[in-house]
Amino acid sequence: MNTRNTIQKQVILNAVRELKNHPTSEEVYNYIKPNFPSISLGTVYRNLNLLSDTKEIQKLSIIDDAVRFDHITNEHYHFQCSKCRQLIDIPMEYQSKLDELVSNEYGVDIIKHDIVFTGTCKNCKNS
Amino acid sequence: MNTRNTIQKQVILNAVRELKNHPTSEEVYNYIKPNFPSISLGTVYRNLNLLSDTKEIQKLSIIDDAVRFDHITNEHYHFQCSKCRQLIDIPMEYQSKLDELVSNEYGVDIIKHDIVFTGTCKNCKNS
DNA sequence: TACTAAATAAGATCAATTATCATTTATATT
DNA sequence: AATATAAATGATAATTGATCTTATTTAGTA
Repeated sequence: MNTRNTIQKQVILNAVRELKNHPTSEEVYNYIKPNFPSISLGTVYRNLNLLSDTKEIQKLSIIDDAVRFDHITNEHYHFQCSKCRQLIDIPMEYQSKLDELVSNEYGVDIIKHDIVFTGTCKNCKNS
Repeated sequence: MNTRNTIQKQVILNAVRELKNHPTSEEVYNYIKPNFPSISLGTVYRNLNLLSDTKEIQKLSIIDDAVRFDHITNEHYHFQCSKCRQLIDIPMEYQSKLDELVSNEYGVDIIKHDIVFTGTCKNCKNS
């Protein structure tokens, strides 16, 4: 026995699918609450993380843990190791053509974009 | 008189520059504390935000506010409006060549990358 | 040197998230 | 179908990151 298919989990998964627009945990909770008054906020948090572990939904935080500060102020990208969590600079050329593409395609004004690569760093690869 | 150049502000800016590796607010505080025991954590937070406002340092949070969940689990990008904070999907083709580039250049294993565009959405442009 | 607005230190507060734990329940096994 | 049991729930407490409040101090200037 390992994971169980509870109605809470089903309801939470459905909520994310029905809400569509990248709900926060709180928004998922508020959406469910009227039809399932006994549900607990902790259960929502717990299941959102579980569903994200099993890739049934996607968690968007990009850089996890706390806000970080960079002494380098010009545009550059970042890499975060999924094991040791260290963040390193990727001084790759800024891909301004991506901004043009999105701007033209979606009719929005782009100020900038950020790219965060996720993977395993040199140290963590060899250990 | 508008902004003042306090030693706390100088010490905090130097700390970010000396630490280099994308410190969190807490890490900046701990770095300064031994040589400046009277400094307050609130001062560190306040000045990090001020220094980021004046572009002397860069704040890395990428998606601000709370963690969000996405019912779409395949790779795609996101746009966040800096005014209304709404997050929208950008179903642009996944740029896997970026992964190869970074992987080859930096000797890391890339699992994925995320791109977040920031700018003004259609609605906020016209208002 | 004295004045004044701005910034500080300390601690309270707030919001988001996680942990704890007694109770309930989904599932495997009989 | 009844039972056993590990896993999940609900309720609430605790933690964490960040901001706010207020009396006090201080940088910049007049």
